[in-house]
Amino acid sequence: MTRDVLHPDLDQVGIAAVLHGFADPVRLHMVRTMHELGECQCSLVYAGLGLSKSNASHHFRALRESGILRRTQRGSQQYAALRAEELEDRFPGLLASVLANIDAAEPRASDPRTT
Amino acid sequence: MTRDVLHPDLDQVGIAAVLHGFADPVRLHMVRTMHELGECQCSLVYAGLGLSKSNASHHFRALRESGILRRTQRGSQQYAALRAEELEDRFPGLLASVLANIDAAEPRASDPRTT
DNA sequence: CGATGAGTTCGACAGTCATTGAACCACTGA
DNA sequence: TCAGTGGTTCAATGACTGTCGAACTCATCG
Repeated sequence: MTRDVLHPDLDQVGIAAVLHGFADPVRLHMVRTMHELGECQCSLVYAGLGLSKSNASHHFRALRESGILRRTQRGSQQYAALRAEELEDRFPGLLASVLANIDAAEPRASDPRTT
Repeated sequence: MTRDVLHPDLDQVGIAAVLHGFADPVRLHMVRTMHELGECQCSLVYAGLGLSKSNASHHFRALRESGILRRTQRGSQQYAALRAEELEDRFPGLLASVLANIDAAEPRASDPRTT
């Protein structure tokens, strides 16, 4: 299609692959950011996380290829958005529980302010 | 404690680590098996999956160190059990959604026999 | 004691992954 | 047309991972 950017059919993606997509702190941050912002420009995501462009591109691809997000080109920029509904359809509850728990992501339970 | 088998406090485990623990087809199989069997002897798990002992031991350790299961020694055998309640406590919904979707694990949607 | 069964550990090997920096490409705006 | 911006690709590197087989530990049973 547009270039070689392929967005796999979620039916072709196993849960192991999706979990692998999520199983990285950087990508979890990206996921959270995109969940908060909705569809947004890629640079917004990685600029806010202090990622190098190439590294960000790498992780965007990982997320895309594991079916977690969709990229679209608008004008000269790339936009990215979680494939939330499709994921919910294929793996019910998974994205929700990941999103719900990202905030508990870091081993910070010794933090007393967790009220 | 017993040997150097450490079972991390789940509060010290980030969601990325847990997701990483789950993000492997072999380990997902093990998780499913243990979910079905409840606490069970390790050999039951890996014998049923055709894993070599050393490989199984490797994955058991991965699961244990990411807080997904607990091992106990009874007599001369090792038993393993999911830390289901603790996980639910720390990452609500996560284990449930993983378990619920393991059956959709393999990219087999194009399989016509899925009736 | 010796043998057996259950599991762990070790060394090795191949494959994957995250990260970086530089080069590159495509589009926009002057 | 030239410069700048947004993003991708490439090559390289170090780290980690999954798998295997062989050696090892440790408790139990004869």
